[in-house]
Amino acid sequence: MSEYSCLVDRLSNIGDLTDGDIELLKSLEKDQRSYQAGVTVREQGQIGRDLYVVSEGWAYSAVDMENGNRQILNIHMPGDMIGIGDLAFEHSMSSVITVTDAVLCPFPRSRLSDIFERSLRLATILFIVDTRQHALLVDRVIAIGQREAFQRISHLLLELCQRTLECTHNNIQDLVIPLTQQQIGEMLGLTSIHVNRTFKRLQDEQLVMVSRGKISVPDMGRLAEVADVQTAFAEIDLKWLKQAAED
Amino acid sequence: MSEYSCLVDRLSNIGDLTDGDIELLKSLEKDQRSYQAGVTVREQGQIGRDLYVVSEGWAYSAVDMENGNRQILNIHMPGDMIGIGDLAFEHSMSSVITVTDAVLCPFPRSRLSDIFERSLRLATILFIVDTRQHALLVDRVIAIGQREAFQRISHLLLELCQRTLECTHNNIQDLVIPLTQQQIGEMLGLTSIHVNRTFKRLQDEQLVMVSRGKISVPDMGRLAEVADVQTAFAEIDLKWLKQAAED
DNA sequence: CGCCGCGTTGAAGAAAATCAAAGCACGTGG
DNA sequence: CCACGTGCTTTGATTTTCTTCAACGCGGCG
Repeated sequence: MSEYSCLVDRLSNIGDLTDGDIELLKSLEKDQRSYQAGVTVREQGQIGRDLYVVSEGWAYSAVDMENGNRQILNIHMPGDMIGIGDLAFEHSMSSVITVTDAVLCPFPRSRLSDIFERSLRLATILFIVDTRQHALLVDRVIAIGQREAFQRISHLLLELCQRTLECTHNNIQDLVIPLTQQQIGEMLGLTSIHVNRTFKRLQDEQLVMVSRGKISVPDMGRLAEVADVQTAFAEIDLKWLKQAAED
Repeated sequence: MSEYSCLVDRLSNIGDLTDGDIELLKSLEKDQRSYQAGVTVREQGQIGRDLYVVSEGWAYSAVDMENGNRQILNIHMPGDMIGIGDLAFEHSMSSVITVTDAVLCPFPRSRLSDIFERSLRLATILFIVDTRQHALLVDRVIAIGQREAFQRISHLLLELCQRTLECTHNNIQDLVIPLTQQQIGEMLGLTSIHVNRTFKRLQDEQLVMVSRGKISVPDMGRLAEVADVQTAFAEIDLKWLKQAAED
């Protein structure tokens, strides 16, 4: 079993994994399923559902409202785990929908209990991953609540670039984001029209390139100046982890 | 040790606690400290800080931005635990400030590791509490991103009433909320002025009473109709809990 | 070809912010 | 007891941001 696993790769950046941990994690990706872009993987309100590991492609979680609007809560990239957040609820709060063609690996909730029992270290690492999801959500609240469109979008693009880099280990400064302007609006509480107009401003200032529907960011540094990030994607406290994860 | 503990009370609603669990929890409230209203308990960016249990009064977590704005992330009520969300980060992301006169009980992070080791059941319950915090934040994103002021405020008032009832076991329909309109604005991404105007509409429709700075909600049911809640403060999946918390 | 999804553009209107000022309860000190 | 300050609420006038509605362009694809 020496195939590459994005999940293992990501989690080993947080803390060292034993061979047993690695086997446990790889077992989560056994059931690989392919989905086309734009497909609903899991419906909001569903009961007794699985979790997923993202192997390839992007997906997102979203809540649909009765007025037809939709709030996208989170983008899922390779190595992310989908569903930890509403694990304790009987009904899923959100739908999961693919952005691009994607490979997702469903696994039952019970598998997670297994992991918690077998490896306290792994449980701690997953807790930290969850904490990070939480931090991203906090950043989103701040962006939507306190900033206007120009900065919201800059901020989001930075987050997505940052996370893409973490997934791919690429250093290319020319990152492509496969979201539509509609979807970006649904993440930030903006109309696609307003997103479009704001993008034009970003293009005028050479901060973002848009061609044939593909968004790319040529210079993250310059974008960061404009976006006045401050919750600066916080670093993990490894000391506490080491201390807590003594098996 | 038979004094009342709001924390024990709240957590025992989620799952049964052993006597040992109860002792562990009560030990968290040993160090009781009194604070006046409006006092900063913990500063944003602080390092190596404690967590807190709220014994009496209300507090909130907030992020201050360099433009002087402030985003309130969460209201903490008696029995709540402050700081689980950014446990894994070295620097605290948010400040903690009292709303009313309050009694908070600080305890070191290491105490939480102790608990995780000694009681898997308690760890699971705390995980569920954290999940619920997460759900509240999701609701906030949806409110801020998708609804306009009138519904945002209705929704927030409902959440606060609901949580107050859970803390106090009162059934009185005439709940008082000790927040200023400024603070409500800071929770919802609105100006205090706009909050005020919206409150007037709510008063005109007899949904909310404001007198001498105290907000009260005479009829939650009627408010709920207006607020079109849908993420209906989701219920906890007890089956999963039972299964996971077999010691 | 014609349709469909997405991006682009304009004009009009609504929601919320900003600026400015006044009122009101409450505490404090003269 | 009254004058005064302070913090919160209330109100009006004005401006900004964002939405809504409507239309058109444009590339891909059956």
